[in-house]
Amino acid sequence: MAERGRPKGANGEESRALLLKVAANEFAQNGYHNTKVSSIVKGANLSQPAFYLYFKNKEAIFEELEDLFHLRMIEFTKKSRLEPNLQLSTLKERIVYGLQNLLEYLAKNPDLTRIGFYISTRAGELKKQLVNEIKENLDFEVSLGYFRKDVDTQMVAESLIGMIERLTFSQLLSKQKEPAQIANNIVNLLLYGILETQLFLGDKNEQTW
Amino acid sequence: MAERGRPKGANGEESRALLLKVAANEFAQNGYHNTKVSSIVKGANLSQPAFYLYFKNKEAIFEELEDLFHLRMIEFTKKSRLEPNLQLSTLKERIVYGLQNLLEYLAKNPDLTRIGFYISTRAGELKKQLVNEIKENLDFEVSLGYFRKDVDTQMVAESLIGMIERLTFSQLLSKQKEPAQIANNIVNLLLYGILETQLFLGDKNEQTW
Amino acid sequence: MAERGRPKGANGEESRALLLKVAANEFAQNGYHNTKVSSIVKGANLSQPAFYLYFKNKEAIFEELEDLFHLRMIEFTKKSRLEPNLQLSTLKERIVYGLQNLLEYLAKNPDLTRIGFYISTRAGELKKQLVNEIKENLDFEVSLGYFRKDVDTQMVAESLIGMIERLTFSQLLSKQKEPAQIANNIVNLLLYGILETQLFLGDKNEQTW
Amino acid sequence: MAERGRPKGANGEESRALLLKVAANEFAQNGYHNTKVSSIVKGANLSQPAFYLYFKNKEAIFEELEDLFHLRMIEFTKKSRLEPNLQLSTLKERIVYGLQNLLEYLAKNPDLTRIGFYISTRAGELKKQLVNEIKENLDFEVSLGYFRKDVDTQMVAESLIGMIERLTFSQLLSKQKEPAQIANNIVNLLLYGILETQLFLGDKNEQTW
DNA sequence: TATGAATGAGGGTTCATTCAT
DNA sequence: CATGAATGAACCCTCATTCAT
Repeated sequence: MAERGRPKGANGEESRALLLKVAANEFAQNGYHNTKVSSIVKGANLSQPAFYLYFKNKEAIFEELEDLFHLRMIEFTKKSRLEPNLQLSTLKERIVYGLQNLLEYLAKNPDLTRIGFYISTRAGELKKQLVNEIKENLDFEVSLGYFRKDVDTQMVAESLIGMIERLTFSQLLSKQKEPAQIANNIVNLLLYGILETQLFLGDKNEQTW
Repeated sequence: MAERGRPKGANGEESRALLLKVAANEFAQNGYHNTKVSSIVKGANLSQPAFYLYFKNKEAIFEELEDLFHLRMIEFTKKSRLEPNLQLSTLKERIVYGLQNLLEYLAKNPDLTRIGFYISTRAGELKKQLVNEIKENLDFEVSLGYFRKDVDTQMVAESLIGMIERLTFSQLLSKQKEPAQIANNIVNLLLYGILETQLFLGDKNEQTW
Repeated sequence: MAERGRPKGANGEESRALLLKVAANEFAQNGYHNTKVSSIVKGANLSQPAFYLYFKNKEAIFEELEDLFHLRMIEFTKKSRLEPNLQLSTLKERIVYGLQNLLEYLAKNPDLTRIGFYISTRAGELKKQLVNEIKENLDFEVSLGYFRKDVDTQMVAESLIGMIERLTFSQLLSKQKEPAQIANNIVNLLLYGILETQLFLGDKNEQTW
Repeated sequence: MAERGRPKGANGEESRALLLKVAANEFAQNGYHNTKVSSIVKGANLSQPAFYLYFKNKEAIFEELEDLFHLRMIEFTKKSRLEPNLQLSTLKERIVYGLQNLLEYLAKNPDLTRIGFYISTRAGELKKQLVNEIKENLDFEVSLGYFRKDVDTQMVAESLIGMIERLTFSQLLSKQKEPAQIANNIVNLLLYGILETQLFLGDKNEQTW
């Protein structure tokens, strides 16, 4: 075992990882400015100078957490692009699947999620990137005939991110709903809308996006 | 003009209002902690003690801004409940109208918006209230036969707030789109979804929310 | 009447007197540093600049109160010197009388008393003066044969002041005892001591001051 | 010496003790409000933040000094209760002894004394406690037959504290008299009073406390 | 790898006092 | 006689960061 006979934290990697974990929690709970280096090290049972052994400064540890989340999010988004020749039934399934995967990651990493989506100053930048990625996916998918050609894919992408963000905090992180449920709800809403079908059928020709 | 030749603070109300305005801008730009009382008063051409003539402390001025936004948002939400006996055409128009009004307020008050939606620690609380209000509206509107009975109104309300929030920052405040456009887009997405109609018609019976 | 039809405080003397009264109370209650000019004027229903119409600054109003007390104390002390050819019975009565007068003044002016005895930085100086005055009285009175020649009049004077000061706060201002009672007690103690007479009689020759 | 060549604060306990010492001096000299944390740390050759390493705030260091004095005073008072079966000669000796001990402590700790007796807002409270303690002692001692049964022990206790307080400042701390002298004087005054014996003998039956 | 001790820099707040009317 | 509005000057305190060991 790593800690056999060693003074506490004698393994640098462990101390570093611990600091990251504690920091993530503190940042997520209290925000950047209300998280003090002193409280991070206290949570990790280390002294303040030890902190600077592993991180250049407070900003650096925060950025490391930001980046971690950032990269994962981009990955998930890239993997969500739909393949050609899907049936409608599998289509929806496929979309839900990608979204559910993402939400499961978020649910498993609530601190990172809060940091990356809410607290980071670069949250806006991240969301913009995700939106771009999704928009490109959508454009491609529209060209595959999955979605209407008259939708503004940019707007849809933004909307999707907005929904994910909101539902993540209100339903997912608060454990009110499961990833699967949320994914399903989002997809249904996005695909079909909420209009009463009767009305819809009578009106369908009039809409212009 | 009233203040021509007047010593800079001869009218207390003006000084107060100016401080509020400058503070809103600073908070919106730099967040709560990076906004210093010293920079607020500098922006208002006043000395630091003058600040404390009008506000108990830094927190108080921030809360005043929060509350301002808070109240307006609740108002807008309450006014958006749909009346009975609307035609489909007017129905959509009516929804867009309410949303557009809201977005126009946000566009005219970008600082307040950024504070109330992003920066305030109470942003989460506000959004929760808005969601509740909207959910109740939706429940009522579903009972009027406007929307499908099988939608989870809570989720729709959350989604709507998420979309508004996101589009406000990425499209509205950055002046990439007009309130009217954004309102239209949101409503279309929400009412009809994005699914290619062909597919939809063939599939409509299978969906389960 | 002074205030008939006049705007509040239109009479400068009244405003001044009111400020003094309020200030005395605040200083007595809270000390010098915890008494703010702002709270004095608030108590007198005046504005801050008005304060400076009547007093050079915060120190000045405090000194005025100090001086008032100072002068009265000196007066009382001077008047307490005993006349020659008193009988023992009248002697004690006479001493009690002077002391009681003083205590009655203190009881009637609790704020001033607290300020002059406790709060004033010049309290030490005042007490020293009182002690000197009393010591001279005692020297004279010893020469009249009223008191033992072997007493250290300086020490007795100091002791007397200490007793007065202490009993004033603990018994007089807290209204636990009347001036007359306190005066009597002090005088008895000072004149006769507390030793059990039996012991005293057997021992009287041994004492050396 | 332990600190030769050592960086100035290598030993935290030393820094803390130094701060306490300097603070005691400053508080005693200038009072609470006129003592700035900045001047305390300057006197200890430390930076301001170092102060907060050892004390929660300015109030805390002051309270620590208050408490120190408080406890010692209570101790001395408790130890001064007279044992049964003392001869008159030893009785007086014994009283003087207790008092002298106390005064010697005060003389050796002039700063603490000034703080605890004069400057502390809790000085009144402390004196009240001391008085109570002494009164109980006196009641007991009266029951042992040492003192007259007709004395008001409360008043005597108050008087004793007043005398001690006064003589401490005017004679002891200013080094005009030694603890022994002062103790003797107080005890003589308290036991025998100052009345000329001739008069006293002729009058003794008339007095009523 | 680790820390006890210390600090530079800066921020929020208060208060006595004054200006202009 | 009176004040609404404003400020200079300080002071307490916090925090990220570093030195010396």
